Amino acid sequence: DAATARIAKAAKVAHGTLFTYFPTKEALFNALYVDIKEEIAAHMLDGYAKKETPRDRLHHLWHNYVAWGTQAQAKRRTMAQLSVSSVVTEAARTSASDLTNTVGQVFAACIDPATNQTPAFVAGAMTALAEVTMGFMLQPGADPKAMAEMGFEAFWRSIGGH
Amino acid sequence: DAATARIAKAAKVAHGTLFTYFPTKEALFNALYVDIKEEIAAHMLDGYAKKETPRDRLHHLWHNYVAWGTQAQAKRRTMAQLSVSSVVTEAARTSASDLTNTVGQVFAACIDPATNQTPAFVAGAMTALAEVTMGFMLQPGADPKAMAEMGFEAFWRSIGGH
Amino acid sequence: DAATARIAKAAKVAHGTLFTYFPTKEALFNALYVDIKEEIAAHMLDGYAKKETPRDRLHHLWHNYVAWGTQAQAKRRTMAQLSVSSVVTEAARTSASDLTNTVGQVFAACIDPATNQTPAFVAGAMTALAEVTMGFMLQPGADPKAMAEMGFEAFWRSIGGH
Amino acid sequence: DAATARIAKAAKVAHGTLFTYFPTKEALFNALYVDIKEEIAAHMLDGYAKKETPRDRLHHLWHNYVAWGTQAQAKRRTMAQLSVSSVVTEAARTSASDLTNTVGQVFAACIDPATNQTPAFVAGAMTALAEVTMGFMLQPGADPKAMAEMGFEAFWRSIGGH
DNA sequence: AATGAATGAGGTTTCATTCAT
DNA sequence: CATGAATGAAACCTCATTCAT
Repeated sequence: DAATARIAKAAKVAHGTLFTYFPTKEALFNALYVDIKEEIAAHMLDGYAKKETPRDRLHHLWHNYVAWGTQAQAKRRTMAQLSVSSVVTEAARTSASDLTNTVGQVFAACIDPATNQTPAFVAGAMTALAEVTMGFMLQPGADPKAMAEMGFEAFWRSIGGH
Repeated sequence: DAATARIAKAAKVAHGTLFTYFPTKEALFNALYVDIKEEIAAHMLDGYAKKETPRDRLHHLWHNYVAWGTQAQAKRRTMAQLSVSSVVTEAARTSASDLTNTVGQVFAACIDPATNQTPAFVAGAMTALAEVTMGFMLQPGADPKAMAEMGFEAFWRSIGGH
Repeated sequence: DAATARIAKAAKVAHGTLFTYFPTKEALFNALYVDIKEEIAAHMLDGYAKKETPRDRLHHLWHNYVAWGTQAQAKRRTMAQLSVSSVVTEAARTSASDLTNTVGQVFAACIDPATNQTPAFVAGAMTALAEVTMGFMLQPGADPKAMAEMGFEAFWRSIGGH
Repeated sequence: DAATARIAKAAKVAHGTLFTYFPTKEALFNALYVDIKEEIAAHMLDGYAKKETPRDRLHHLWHNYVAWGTQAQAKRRTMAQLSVSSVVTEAARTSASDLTNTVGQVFAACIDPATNQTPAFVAGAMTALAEVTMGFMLQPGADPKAMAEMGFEAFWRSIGGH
């Protein structure tokens, strides 16, 4: 349900204008993917202070992430679909910026060597577990705060934290 | 990239024949979703024996799952896209069969009460972590067996196992 | 909205069975056209007695016709569509039976020579005016009996009756 | 026999262009219905002068109508089919313009109170009788002028004229 | 004779993209 | 650079007809 005509309307520009900024729809989607990725990284780092313990640091990232995801549901859904879509290129997927690099460094610094996990795996695990957690946070009758905390504990344990 | 015409061709039936079995493309996708879900449950339970320890049981399910997923990559990809698609109805998502129920019971029986996790969360966490794990298993140069094992350990810890 | 599959279902026969009775859909429609034409003629003549005056005779035909048409609305609608359709052949349109011939003879016998009208024209005029009349008879709030009578008077005058 | 592809071809526009002007085929048919209705009203009123007697006025409308109908046979046929079609909405059927209103006023002004006929009935009767008349006018060997005149006399009598 | 699954041509509609303004 | 009408390929779906049973 993402015809370029509707995208243009939502963006309040003329249909044709889209194509002066993005040569094709695929290019637009790739740009959108990178954009949301940045937005997520920015949100995760918001209010971040280095001095905290590893657990506190990841706790910070986790909560900022699920806070963003449960509020910006449309974007979260878009990201979920783009992530499994074939239109997003490898280049977009591996694109890095200062923000995403910083997030990666936090993961790298918090790894428990005993688990043999890589920063990339930790990042993937966090995104995946957060996604599952958000699904349950948003269910009617759920206690979002408790769910978020429970999800974090699962993530924290999964990467070897005690 | 799933035009009904191409689906029909791949299924070696005439285009119109598709619509004698499924009233709409959406119905076909829902049926496919339920079908793959069944297939996954069947693969997970293959060779399963009750007497094992909880860890052994989940280990069995996990390894059967990633074995299926790394071999049936097209189906795995299809499932990933269907899972985030809006065409799959709530009814299809919550559809249950003997096989899927059995899998759910295994999860329920292996839960650590201290984590407050539900069987549904455990199932979701396993699928999510397995998905991430499979991504790394399939990367060129990776050691799939070691990755699978590492992923399982992460999952096992995430649900409170020691 | 008349797919052969739906026609067969309504007739409570298998879809394919239709084509053992009618070689094509067009043939079926032509047969239906002739059939309804017969049915109309039969209804018009029902209770008909020769001895009446010309006006009484036409009055009889008219009222029997609008009685049929206002009750069998689906058939009336079907006939209206078939009449302007290109699938009904000239042969079907000019097909004659004992019943339709008898109706034609009544018209012929009631013609006012001063008007130069032919029996065919009188028949057409009656059908046309009756159709208009039935439309008004069926409008909510209408007095069907009075409308039918008013319509007959119009028809009777149109063919030169006093 | 009115596929949108053929309509577009006849209109010398691309197939898709049709749908920038009309959201659906039904909308196109409704617009066409209203358009032809207008055209008929315009033709009927062409050369119309108020001062004439009621009979002269109706004579004018009648002859202009059958003149249009016997020349624009395709449109006439289209109108006949649209009139009995279920795709034409009530809104389109009851749509009114200055032209159609004017025609209605002429009918209203020519009504014989003794007949209890309404302007709508008179309009319907005229259209119906004119349709029948045109059928005979166009038959091979017919004298169109005489038929048109004979038809008008029938109509004129039907509404109570002497 | 009756059946209904299978067929594929053809129907309507959507949509990414172009281009004259 | 911005616009939006025009385009036609391609999408989904319908349906009259066939034919093996």
